[in-house]
Amino acid sequence: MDEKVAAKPDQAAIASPRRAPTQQRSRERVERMLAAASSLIAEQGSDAMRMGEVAERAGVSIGSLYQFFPDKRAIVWALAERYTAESQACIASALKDVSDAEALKQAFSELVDIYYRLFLAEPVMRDIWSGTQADKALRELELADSRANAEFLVAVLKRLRPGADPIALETTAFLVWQMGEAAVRLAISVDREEGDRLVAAYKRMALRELLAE
Amino acid sequence: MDEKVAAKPDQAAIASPRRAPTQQRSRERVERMLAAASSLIAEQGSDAMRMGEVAERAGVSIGSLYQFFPDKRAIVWALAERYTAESQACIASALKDVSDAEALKQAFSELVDIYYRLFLAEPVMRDIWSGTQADKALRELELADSRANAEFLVAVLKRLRPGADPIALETTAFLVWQMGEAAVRLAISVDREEGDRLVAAYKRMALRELLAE
DNA sequence: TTACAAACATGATAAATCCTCACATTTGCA
DNA sequence: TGCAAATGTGAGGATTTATCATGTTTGTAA
Repeated sequence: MDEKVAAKPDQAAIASPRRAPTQQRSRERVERMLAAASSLIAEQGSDAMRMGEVAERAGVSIGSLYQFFPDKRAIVWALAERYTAESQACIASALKDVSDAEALKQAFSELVDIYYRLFLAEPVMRDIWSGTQADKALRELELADSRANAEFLVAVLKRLRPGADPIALETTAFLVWQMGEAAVRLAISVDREEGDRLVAAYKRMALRELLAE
Repeated sequence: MDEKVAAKPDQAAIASPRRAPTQQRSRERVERMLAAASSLIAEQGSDAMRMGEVAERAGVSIGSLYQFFPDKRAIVWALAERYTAESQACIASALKDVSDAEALKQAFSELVDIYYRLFLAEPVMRDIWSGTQADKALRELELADSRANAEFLVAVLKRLRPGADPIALETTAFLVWQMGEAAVRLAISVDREEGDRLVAAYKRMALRELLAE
């Protein structure tokens, strides 16, 4: 009854907990592990994070860490998943009632600002999504997240432009969303002033596209 | 006359050869090392590339590898630098004589296609620029490259829109360029059909912005 | 030609990490 | 109360990067 990594040791794709904590005690310990990892990532980056340090800071043994996480990346992945869940909820509610161009401008602009500020303030998010491209599991999580977010945008666009080709809307929304992530990542990697300009330029560009036709 | 890694052992940023090969023999060996690394990256990705394998495939000892490259990332960096040098030359010549909107449309579209095809065909490029965000030296190289490419675009825009604010043009060009890299990276990570749609959508979006006002 | 310094080459091995595993302890429940 | 399942532990196996003392080759000046 041992759910090993199964058939293909393909690496990279699967990153779910090796074993779900069922007892109260262990659930708390897993929380401590994630908190420890989070603080270490904030301080040094996930690459420099050492499993030994995570265990020590969480007050557990190395073995316990591996009881619940199959490997190091799984810890980062677990943190990433929480962020995506939170942000999806936020985005969904922000776009829920948008039904005209002006409201879209408003809501979109606010969402971008929130995202930008979040990245400026949260070293953990910054670090996690940096590694996105290199780690297959993370890349897939981000793509799935981006598609989900794009769907919210598609719903709005369908209301604003009922006649438009659904596939085109889908493509536009997905692209705009990914561009936004790229724009914010770029913005935080240059100085603040230029970053602000880049984010503003992105907003204009994206809205022009979203409201086009 | 020995350009060591110098002053700050800050890590990450500097990745120049530990020692420049001066003799013919060693220059050839360094080429073999880079070729070996390149083929290994194509096969397995730079993360899975092992220094021992590089040495073996290049027909040199581990020690020789470290004679010319301070660490593993320096090898990847060296390959990346070659690509940027090549592509910059290509871009410069493509944009050199553009002086009206129609020509810009043409040249820009072609450049994006070239870039897209290159990424589809070259696993090494794909892999190298994937790690971009995680590796400080690579990120800086890419930013510098992107700025340089944006400059070519700025030169064109200044011709097309002489009255425009230079800083705004700079921002637009830089953003458009980075969006392009993001768009292509996104396009190659989904199926071909959707990728084509995304690249086409990016072109429209970028050109709309470049020719706006 | 010879001698010598600088460039180059080598690979055993130090050092750093990730992760496993055999065994100990705690918990929930029949 | 007793037992199976869940949980906890940390020494050590395995892998990999990078170093360094030592040996070899090359260019060159006398």
